[in-house]
Amino acid sequence: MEELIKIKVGKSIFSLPKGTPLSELRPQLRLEEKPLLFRSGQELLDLSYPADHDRELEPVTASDPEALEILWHSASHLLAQAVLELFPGVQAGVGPATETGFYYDFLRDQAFTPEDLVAIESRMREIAAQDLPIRRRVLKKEEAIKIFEDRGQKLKVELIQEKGGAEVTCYEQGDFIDFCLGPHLPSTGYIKYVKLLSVSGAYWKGDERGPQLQRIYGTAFFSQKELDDYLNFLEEARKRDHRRLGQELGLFHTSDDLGAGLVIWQPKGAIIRYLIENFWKEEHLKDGYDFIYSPHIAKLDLWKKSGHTEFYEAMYPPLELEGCQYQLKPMNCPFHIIAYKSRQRSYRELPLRWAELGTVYRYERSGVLHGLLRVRGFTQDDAHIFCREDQLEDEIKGVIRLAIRLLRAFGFENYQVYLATRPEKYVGSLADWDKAEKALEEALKSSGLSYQIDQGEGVFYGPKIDIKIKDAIGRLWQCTTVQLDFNLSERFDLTYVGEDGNFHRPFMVHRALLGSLERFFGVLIEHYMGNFPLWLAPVQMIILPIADRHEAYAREIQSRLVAEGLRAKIDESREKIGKKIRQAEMEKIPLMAIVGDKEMNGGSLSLRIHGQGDLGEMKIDTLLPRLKQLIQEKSLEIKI
RNA sequence: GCCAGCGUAGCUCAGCCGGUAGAGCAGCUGAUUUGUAAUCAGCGGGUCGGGGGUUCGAAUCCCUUCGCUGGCUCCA
Repeated sequence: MEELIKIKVGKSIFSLPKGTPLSELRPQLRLEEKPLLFRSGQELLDLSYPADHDRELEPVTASDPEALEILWHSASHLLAQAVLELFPGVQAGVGPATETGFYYDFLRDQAFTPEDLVAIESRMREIAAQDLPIRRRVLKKEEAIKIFEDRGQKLKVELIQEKGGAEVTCYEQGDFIDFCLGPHLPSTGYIKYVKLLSVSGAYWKGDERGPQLQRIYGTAFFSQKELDDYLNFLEEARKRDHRRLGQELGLFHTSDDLGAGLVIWQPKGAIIRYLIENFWKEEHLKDGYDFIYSPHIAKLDLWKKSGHTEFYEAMYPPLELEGCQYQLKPMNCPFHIIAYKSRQRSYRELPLRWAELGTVYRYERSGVLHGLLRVRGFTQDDAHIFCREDQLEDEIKGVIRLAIRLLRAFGFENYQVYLATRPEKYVGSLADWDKAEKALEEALKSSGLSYQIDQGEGVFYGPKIDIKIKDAIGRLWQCTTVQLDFNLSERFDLTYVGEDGNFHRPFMVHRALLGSLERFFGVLIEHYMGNFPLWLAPVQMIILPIADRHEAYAREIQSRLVAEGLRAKIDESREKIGKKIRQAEMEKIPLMAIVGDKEMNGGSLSLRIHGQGDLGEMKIDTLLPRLKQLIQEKSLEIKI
């Protein structure tokens, strides 16, 4: 007598003989959309999962958000199947779902070409059309190893030996089998709308000393429309790539003549930077910071003392002057420490909050450079806080509040927040780490931000909070970072005299809120798509005279605006108004003032707003106060 | 740094298998004096990223170097 398992789905209860796949439930379910998987508590079970014990199941269909991730995972298997069929002798590595699709790693002597990708993609569609069932199989470890050995899949054998228990799960579709925990879709027929996007290098197990594999990236959706929408999104994102907009709008420039990772801020970018820096300074003054300026080089010995020569890889080689070695600075901290140590400190003067827009130079590996987001010379919006233990939590809270205030002012509302805690190798006392981690976490809690904890991912010298914001295609870039530093405070023997007359070690907090001006500007350009809000726009208003007899009047308006602190220009080209408007629109200038006979006689202008169109004629006297108000408030939109 | 791809006028790009560089936009000059996203005509501009090689001949093939792109690894 076989054992019957009770499965509850919704209000109905079904019975299945033990060991029968859950797919047997499918015909009995009276649902509009047949489930692709079942959810059992936190776990997702695929249809080939056997009925093992009584459970309550919830159907998961293509419209559930989790389904997409499973689709991508199954698509990666489909990719591997197609590659192994088309290129015998290739070894498969690993192939997970990512945030936006999937990839699979392969070991192959020759490189995959774009033509190969086309061939692989069409083979994938063929296999999808066959609608092969995807079956879950539980095998003895030795049995599984034998299967992959017979197929020459040495990487898989290695994985099974490392990760597999006595029994391992594999998934099989047609002749293809993969070592995998699953879950997967019921059959390959669901993976019709698939697109391979790129191929790149990746290290086996992420170890750069290990063999280099080729990683094929792709994405897939449950419908052609969703796939098309995603590909369109990628296309749109390319249009607002900060490197492209930076070039088109004349914001910044890079050149072979300078060297990799070195950036020139052109006038239109420089005015934006000036405005950001001023805003940043004002906000820091409000929060009780003092400013510091420090040089770009210092004696190599300083960096030996700080430990950077030993631990920090990205330093430029030192330069020798009059028999003494100097080092271009990769960080600002030692300078602030020198300033701290310039005299004896009392508990009464703590906390000290010292901020500096400090330009640093890091010899980043050539392959990691990326537009403004990863460069070799950049300016951190740095600050160091030296405080007593009893001040630590409030100081961290203050930093988080300031960070959020700044990010919000630029319209960033969505970010990923991480708290990285003590790693295995660390310096400083356990008690200090505990205090510091608690202070960081309390500050996060009181800020109301949702965050995740990266256990053991802190730097050796202290725990930290990182805030990451997204670029145009959703890649995350770390901007805000708040780090405790137990290393430098020890190495430089930082002290203050306490109320008790004894020496005490202050806590040292290292923080950058925008991260670096370069990276922040890069993300900001993409965030605004080049349409800077009025307060930041390099040119706030362009005056467009209809004919040259209107130019004198245009200059009159311009001087009034300039006198009131606005950035206004006149288009004096001999072009028709349509061309001038087109030009101004393409330059993404927020305000356009059209002036002709009508306006000249009425002492007015006709206002056109970028992205909004023609607003009609209005008096300068009524417009000007409103514009000043919008700028004053740093408004992200222009509502007249 | 590693794997792959790319580098042609200020910008975007064409130039097949080697035969001696082209378009659009931008720029300049002239005409046009214009009402909400491109007026017309003419002109100038490139040691084809740099260096080396193969060849009668190289933008094109090979090597090398610099830079860029997509990732990996690392990071603000």
